[in-house]
Amino acid sequence: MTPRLLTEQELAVDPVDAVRLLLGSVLEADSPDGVVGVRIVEVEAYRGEDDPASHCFRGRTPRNEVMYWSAGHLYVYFVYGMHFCANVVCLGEDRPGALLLRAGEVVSGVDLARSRRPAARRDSELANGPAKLCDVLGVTRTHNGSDVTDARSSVRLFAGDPVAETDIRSGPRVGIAVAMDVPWRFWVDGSPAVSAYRRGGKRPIPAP
DNA sequence: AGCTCGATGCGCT
DNA sequence: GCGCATCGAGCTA
Repeated sequence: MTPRLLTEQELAVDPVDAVRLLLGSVLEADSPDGVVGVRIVEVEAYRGEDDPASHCFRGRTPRNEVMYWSAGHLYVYFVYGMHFCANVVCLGEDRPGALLLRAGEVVSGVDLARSRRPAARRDSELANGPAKLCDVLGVTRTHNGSDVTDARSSVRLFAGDPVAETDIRSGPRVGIAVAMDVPWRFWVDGSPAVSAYRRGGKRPIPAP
């Protein structure tokens, strides 16, 4: 069985519906040093301009431009002055939506991945967070706008064995202070590479 | 195993 | 200016 790329058509759906396609899929990235592949085990849905947690909530800007492109493009953004996070664009067009790739298991190029993340004490910690995932793959701002459905692209997304519905769990998104009522973080139950869940909001609000 | 904090760039008010 | 879709070191147990 030869791996096949996911298609724009498959991804051009509501991000919540695309979760079952993304969980279990394999993102592969080339570099001069070699190839690393990661099996996605955790994602978060961001649902366009109606979602207060989405980068598109206040409309189109140079930064979120790629989220308005067609499905299958990679939206990479820079956070906290030192990290990158990657999203796969869904829907596209007038209703920008995306799935943030939050965690995965390294399935190829493990040695290269280890060299890129020496802090990881176990292989399951190589990509157990959105910025770590970008680190092991070598994904940076230069990959913003890449088409992961194109075999010629340096970053490609392959269909994986479907994860059983009963193995998909959901909960509130991480690091978000709004829309806590929607459980749009999804993960593969039992994967050791699911990111650490940080409970409780931020620090307690000081009394007036 | 859990929390706190600092590092650091940049998009937006 | 403020506040992040974060990570890792350093601490308390």
